[in-house]
Amino acid sequence: MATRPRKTATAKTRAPAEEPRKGQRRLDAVNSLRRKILTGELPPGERLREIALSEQLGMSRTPIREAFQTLAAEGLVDLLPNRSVIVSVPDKSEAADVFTVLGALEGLAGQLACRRMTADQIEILGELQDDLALYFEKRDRLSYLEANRLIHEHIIDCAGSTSLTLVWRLLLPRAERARHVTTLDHERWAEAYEEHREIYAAIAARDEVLIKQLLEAHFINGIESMKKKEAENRAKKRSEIYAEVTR
Amino acid sequence: MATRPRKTATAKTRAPAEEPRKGQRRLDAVNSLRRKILTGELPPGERLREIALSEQLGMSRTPIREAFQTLAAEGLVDLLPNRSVIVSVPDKSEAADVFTVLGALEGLAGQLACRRMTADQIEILGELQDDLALYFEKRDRLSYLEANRLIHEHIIDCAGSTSLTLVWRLLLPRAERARHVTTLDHERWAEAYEEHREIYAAIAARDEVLIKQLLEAHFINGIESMKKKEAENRAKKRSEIYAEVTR
DNA sequence: TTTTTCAATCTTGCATACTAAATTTATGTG
DNA sequence: CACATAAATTTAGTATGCAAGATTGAAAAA
Repeated sequence: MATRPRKTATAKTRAPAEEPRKGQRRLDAVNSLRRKILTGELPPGERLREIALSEQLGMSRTPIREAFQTLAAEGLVDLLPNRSVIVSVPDKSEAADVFTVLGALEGLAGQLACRRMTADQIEILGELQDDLALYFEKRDRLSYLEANRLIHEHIIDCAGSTSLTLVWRLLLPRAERARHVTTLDHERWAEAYEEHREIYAAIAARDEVLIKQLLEAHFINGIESMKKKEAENRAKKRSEIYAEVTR
Repeated sequence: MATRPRKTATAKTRAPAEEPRKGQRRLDAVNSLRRKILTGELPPGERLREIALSEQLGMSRTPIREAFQTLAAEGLVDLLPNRSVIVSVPDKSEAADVFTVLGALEGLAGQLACRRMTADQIEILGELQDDLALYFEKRDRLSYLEANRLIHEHIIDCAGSTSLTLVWRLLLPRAERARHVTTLDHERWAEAYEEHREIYAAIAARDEVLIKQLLEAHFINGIESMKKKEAENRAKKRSEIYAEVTR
């Protein structure tokens, strides 16, 4: 909600949760459970028993139950009355689904950002874009993805819309879970990087029509790439089964 | 004090129908608090003291604290560590803000619905549209608004996107709070009704380009009308002050 | 054997108890 | 009187206790 008045670049987006708070076990529970769900350590359909979790996380059931409410709002777990909370089962098309919505949201964000972002914010975006370039050159995939996330977060930030930020943040965990399935191949990586260069250029020029097109296309292209990859995997699996049978 | 009361002894004496609701006090708390916030009974900035609320709602602090997590996800309250939960203060531009985001979401929803909705779903939309027409003719504003909400909900439904449904539902309470400020004048009402006729025609024809334009415009027009109204109110207030001074 | 019943057990939902942090009030100091 | 400081009070955060609903599994019936 607070639009940052100073150029606190990337640090601010990561800093607040870093130190080990003694209080706020509820937040520990939220973060811990969310991570476990996103990494698949807690697989879809898993029953989350409060007592077991409380022993595992070293706290009582109370903060865990409160964490469940947050995770339920994010759509990561389902709450059934008098029954154990379960990790929600992502639809098989969830990845495409969540990226489609994110595309629409970021398209709007880009549009708003073009109208509202300050010179400082454009400068920060430039720095983030430089980071992205660096990591792409070095083929540092993990750092690249982190820089990528920061850029998208920054654009949302620059849009200066409370509601947009609210729903974007809510959707992010689902996107992370969806992304977990996807493996970026180099072809798509290069393509996406090129798209990011165009996105930066458009936003720096405050071309709100172009930025919307570019951002929406950025996500659609990602989805298409995922689908292609998926089709390839299915084909590969089929041929493996065939090889097995005819061996 | 008996620690082990018999189960069956007094059970018959209570009529099952008159019991308000035994389980799920948490949901009662969520609904009750949300309604109070939306109606302004709990004004923005109000401190929500757990003990006071628990007495007021006839339950302990536990379900209320759990409800806070849900309301926080909806952006209706802010959680500050070791400090009272407060009703979030809507930005003065929150109404425009939330409708802007809803416009983008429903634009996408319309697009997806054009591709995916079944003949049955189109038929239902037609019935809802008929209701809307009826209430418009009768100038029944409250029923009209309800029918209006059902139509938008149905379109979201027809899009068949889990993520879209998730974020749309999350945003609804904020939209309701924003709408609380707005008073639909007759000019805008007629205009909006006409837009709904076009929206229905476009979706029935599965024209996904048109439907997106119409839905986005529908929200933008609503925002413009709100802004105009607001400007008028400000002008009126100014002239009242002037009248006061010169009296 | 398979199916049904029912009681023992487990798990959730809520209330209450306790601890620690924040706020308020009282007190001291210049 | 203004201001700082400490004690008292209030309030949030967490743990624990208990009853009601769900689950399980063994015995009884088919």
